[in-house]
Amino acid sequence: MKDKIMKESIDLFDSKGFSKTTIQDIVDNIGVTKGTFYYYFESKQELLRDIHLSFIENLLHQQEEIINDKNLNNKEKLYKLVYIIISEIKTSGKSARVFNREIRHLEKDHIDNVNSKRREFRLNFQKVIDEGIREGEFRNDLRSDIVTFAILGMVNRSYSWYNPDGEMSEDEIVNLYMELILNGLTK
Amino acid sequence: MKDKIMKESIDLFDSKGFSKTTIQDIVDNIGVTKGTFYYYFESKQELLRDIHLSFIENLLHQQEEIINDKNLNNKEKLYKLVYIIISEIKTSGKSARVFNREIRHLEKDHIDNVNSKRREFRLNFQKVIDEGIREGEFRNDLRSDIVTFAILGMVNRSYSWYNPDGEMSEDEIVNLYMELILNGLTK
Amino acid sequence: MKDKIMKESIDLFDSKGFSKTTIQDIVDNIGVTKGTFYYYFESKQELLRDIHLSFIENLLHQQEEIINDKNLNNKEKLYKLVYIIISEIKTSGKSARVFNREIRHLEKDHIDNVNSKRREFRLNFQKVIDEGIREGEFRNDLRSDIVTFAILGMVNRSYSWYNPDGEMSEDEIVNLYMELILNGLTK
Amino acid sequence: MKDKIMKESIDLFDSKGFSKTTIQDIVDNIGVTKGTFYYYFESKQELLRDIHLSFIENLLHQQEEIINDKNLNNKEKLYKLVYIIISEIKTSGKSARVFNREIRHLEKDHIDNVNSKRREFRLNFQKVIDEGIREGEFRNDLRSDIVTFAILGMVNRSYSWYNPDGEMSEDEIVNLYMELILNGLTK
DNA sequence: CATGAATGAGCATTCATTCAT
DNA sequence: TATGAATGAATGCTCATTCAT
Repeated sequence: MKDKIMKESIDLFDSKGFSKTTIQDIVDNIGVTKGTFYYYFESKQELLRDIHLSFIENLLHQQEEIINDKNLNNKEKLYKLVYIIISEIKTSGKSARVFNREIRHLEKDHIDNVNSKRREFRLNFQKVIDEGIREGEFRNDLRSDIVTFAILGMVNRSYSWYNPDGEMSEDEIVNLYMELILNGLTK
Repeated sequence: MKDKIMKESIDLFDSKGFSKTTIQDIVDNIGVTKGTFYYYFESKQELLRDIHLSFIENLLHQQEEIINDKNLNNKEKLYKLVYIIISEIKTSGKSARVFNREIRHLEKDHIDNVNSKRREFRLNFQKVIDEGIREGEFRNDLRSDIVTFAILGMVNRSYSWYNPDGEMSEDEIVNLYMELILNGLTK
Repeated sequence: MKDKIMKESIDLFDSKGFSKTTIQDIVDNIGVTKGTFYYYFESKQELLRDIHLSFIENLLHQQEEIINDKNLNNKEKLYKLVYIIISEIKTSGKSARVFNREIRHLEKDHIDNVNSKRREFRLNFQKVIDEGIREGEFRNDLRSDIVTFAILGMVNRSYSWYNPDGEMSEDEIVNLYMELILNGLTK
Repeated sequence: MKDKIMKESIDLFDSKGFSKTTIQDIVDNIGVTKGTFYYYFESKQELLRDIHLSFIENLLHQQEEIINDKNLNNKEKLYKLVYIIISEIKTSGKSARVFNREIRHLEKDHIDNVNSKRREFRLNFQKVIDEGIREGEFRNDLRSDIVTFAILGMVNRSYSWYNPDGEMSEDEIVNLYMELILNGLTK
């Protein structure tokens, strides 16, 4: 039931937004009553936090595997890090959109854990950049923190326009991003 | 008074978010009453739309000047297009954040004009990329529409972390972005 | 201007009802501003009272002429009394509807005069019935007060269905009413 | 609780009128909170519609029994049809007043069903008149639709002056009405 | 005469949350 | 586990009215 509620909530948060979605909406779509919701969640905030945590924790697990893979150089790691974001958008577009859009509606008491994991996700990214600079794979004249913000901004934002059922496959998207990131636009 | 209300609203939408900001909050901070608000705006939605329109129209005007400047090649134009976004974040960070975050709270009846102008803004960007490809300034093996989404995602997102009072100037940011966009990360 | 306001108000009260009609509606339709309204009327209540007074006073004047006409017997007077009501509905249907419908929205401070004139109107009617009974024109086994209520209920209510542009003329309506009132339905 | 709310609302709509009665008034008089009201009714409009429906449906049921009674001729039916209106005013005067006065406050989305039933009520009335004409009980030189409007106007309007605790019983009222309707005022 | 800005009290409605059963 | 009735605080919005100009 808890999963059912989360799944339905993601659907509704995606289509109507967090603040326009009522607990009533959620339970109506499942066919239960509000009491049931409050048996599984203490509050709407807790639900939103759980959705965020579940999403970011999944990403972190995938990240870890890549980062710890000794067979990959940093360019390859970077490729794979980008890949998991796009892949997640493809397979769980709704979750990805909720994750990216509704973060602001998480309030004080429920945001700490989420924020620290988002931060961790970003720093993992940056670590690969730093490592690549040290290894001579990447140029060393650009601040890695800003580069990380730049790449994440670019890639994450795909949730807003990328249509998995459209003409571009996830591979094509990732390849284009990597070309741009690694070699730039100049002819 | 209308301007005063808009200014105060932007402040509050930035700090508390659109849905958590009440009309009462807004007028209390100005020292007038709710009636006054509704004398100048028909609804909270209209206010949000006006904020969006005012922001995007300003950007469009700046874009036009750059695009029509015959003395600039496309690399230079691209540079300047990126610059106005960062510059706007620096001088009107609150507006920029509201513009980027609260778009989802604009509902059916008030979104049309805003959406078409946002689209126009993006297509102007793409036009420069296309032109640069045609002129041989940019490589021709990357889809310009996706490249545009990529660059805009990267640059726009700066609102979320760029602190104008911090150690990096807007020039430095833009230069870093342009290096990455034009030449890439590879050593 | 005062007349213009009253005329427009009657239109709006007729179509939207008193409580749903705002002062703004009224002045918008005339092309002036609210200040103008309050220059001519102290309040919405006063406006409503003036509309009522003007309507009932007009009826009372017509009544008087008939009642004082020494050439008419009481059947003829009754006929004419009914006639003026229908005639008023025909020529000033909107006023008649407002007069009959919105009386309840007249509050304490503005109702006295109106009520006493409505009462006078009814009692004038009853006087003719009484006189007719005394003169032997009408049967004497029916209470004249209730008969008056009955006739007035029947005739006044015409405002709700009588369409002056329809197939029945006012004469035909009045004749039918008088037949019913005087001779009844029995074959 | 729903019944309690309806009952209290009828009281208040009768004494203060629909538009002057607030939801707060209603719930205060019952000793619950506004939330409770909206648990049972979607809107003030829905409440008003339910009040109307409940009143008219009750009348329709009573009508049906009379109309289908094969032991009654049309004069007798007419008598009984008038009787139920007066009887309803006597036992449920408040409902009757609300029903007759506040119909105009029912708006578009909530009026359809009510209007069609009011119409049905009137047409049932007319059917008896028509039948009586065909059977030779009533004269055939008066339009039955107008006669119906006339009788209903006369009888319904009793809500505005008939005091059930006064000197006249409902039988006396109905008898007077029937005398007038059937035999007229002429001596 | 007329305007337009401002008021303030009020109102219907919403909705997350509680809790006895 | 789940329900359904009830809460209460909040919220966007309305509108008759005032008043300085």
